[in-house]
Amino acid sequence: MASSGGNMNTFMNSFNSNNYSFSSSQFMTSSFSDLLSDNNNKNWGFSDFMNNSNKDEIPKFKSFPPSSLPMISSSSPVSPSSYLAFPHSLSPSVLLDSPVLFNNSNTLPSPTTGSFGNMNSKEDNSRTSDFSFQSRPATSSSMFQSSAPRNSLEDLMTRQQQATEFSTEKIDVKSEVAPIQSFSQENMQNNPAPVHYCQPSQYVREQKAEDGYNWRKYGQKQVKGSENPRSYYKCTFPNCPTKKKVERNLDGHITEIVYKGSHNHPKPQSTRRSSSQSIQNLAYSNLDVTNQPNAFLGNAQRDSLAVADNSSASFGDEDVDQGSPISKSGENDENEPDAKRWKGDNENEVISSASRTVREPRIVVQTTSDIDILDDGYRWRKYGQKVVKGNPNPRSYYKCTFTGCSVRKHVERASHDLRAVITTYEGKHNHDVPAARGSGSYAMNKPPSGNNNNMPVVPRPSVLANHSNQGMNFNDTFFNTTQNQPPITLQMLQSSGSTSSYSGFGNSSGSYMNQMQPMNNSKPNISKEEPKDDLFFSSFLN
DNA sequence: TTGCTTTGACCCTGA
DNA sequence: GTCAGGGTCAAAGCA
Repeated sequence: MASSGGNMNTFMNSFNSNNYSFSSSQFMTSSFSDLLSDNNNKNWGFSDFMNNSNKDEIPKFKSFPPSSLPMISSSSPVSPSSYLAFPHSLSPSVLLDSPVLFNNSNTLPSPTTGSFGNMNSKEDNSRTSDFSFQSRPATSSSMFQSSAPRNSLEDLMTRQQQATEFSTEKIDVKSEVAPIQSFSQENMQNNPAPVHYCQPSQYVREQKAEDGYNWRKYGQKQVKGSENPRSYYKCTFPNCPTKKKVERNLDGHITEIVYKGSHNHPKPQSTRRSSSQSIQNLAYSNLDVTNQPNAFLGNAQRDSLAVADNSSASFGDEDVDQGSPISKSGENDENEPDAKRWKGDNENEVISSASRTVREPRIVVQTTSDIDILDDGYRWRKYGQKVVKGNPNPRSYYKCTFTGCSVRKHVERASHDLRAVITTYEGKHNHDVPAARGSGSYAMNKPPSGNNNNMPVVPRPSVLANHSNQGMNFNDTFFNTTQNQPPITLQMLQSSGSTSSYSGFGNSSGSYMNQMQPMNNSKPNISKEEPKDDLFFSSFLN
């Protein structure tokens, strides 16, 4: 991803240099274009967030539907997994270039079309342009390939303005990152349908060409509840499990793109490789950032960042490792019926859009399966979900996928504070942490002494107020609850007084890190007492 | 000939 | 067990 010119340090420094401080809530609850356009609010900080949180006014992110949970309604409380977190194999720098991370992806090319977002000068569009892309393949790449590093807001703004000039179509990215999706929905409601200048077939080919991958259409269906036909595409690369489904309106205008799985191969060589590929590589790959601590993932949030979920390979040539455990996981996934995988736990793809005459296209990157290789290094399979009494937020139930291992965990959002994610483990792993793909990154999760069988018994209700759920909260992604590492509780956060012990971003994020403290301190000390509900658990089994 | 799209039938899953 | 719906297959056609 370095080719895209962005890295965390650079990016964060640029913000610091402009006296910007990150509010994680703002970062995700407002599109990046919001941030950029809001010149009157340059002092973004947690104070803002906290002020907002203390008000009756519900922050935007609260309306974000769960990412990996069925989207009940747009007003449904966020699921713990709906928040953006970094996959263990995804670096912040990667995310900074990611259309998934950047709400305002206007400056970024579409992972599908490689085109750029519309930095529409209109306020509405600017507010709703997160993860939208413009279909302007011919010019997008050159824009994105600007040699100038994207290390300043001015630069970003400039690029957005440039993007506006080339905007012809807007494509919202629907991803498992719930906030994104929610924004997209909001966008579609607020924005008129983009004009589509291409004939359908032309557009398809163009799109295929622009995302760099080769797709073969293998089906088309008229789905119920929508007048728009849905087309199914497979990546033509041998054994590549990646699929996508594209929904178009009667005019041939793409209204929704749903990606499923990740490419297990580098992008096919192209003579006009555009920089957009760097974005797409992010969107479809597990970029090898194995040096990142595993705790980099937010708890139960990795599944919200579907782009890296079951990717079986990263796109750096040296990163392709299909023989890795994760890759095999993906292979196993392939053995599952496609329909099942396609559905997975991403029923949030069912968006209330059928009533719209014209929808803005959405791009949904989905996991290959509901097997989670997420926050704590173990692989989890979601086996149930339930709204438990006393908490309107659905609780995601996960079971360790290791044969014979009965460890379960569930994740839910605190009823009193949607920003707080409660993860509760039950049981003890009878196996080691699965090795990370090709790098042993999971080893970082392992206790120094090795086998976690030597670890204390796991039932370890852990509490995590994970603000990263609201967005790009780099710090919180470190504050992950794992079973191999003592869970980072709010108490710990509060008592730490410093984030130095989780220093991953401490240096680079500057003021942002400092701003963390008020938030942490403000968080209630959530304790989760997990009732032994064996009957309920068993109800999910078999 | 090759690669892709089209399209009806079939399969799978969940209600 | 039945049915509905979504997803996939595969033959046919097209460029």
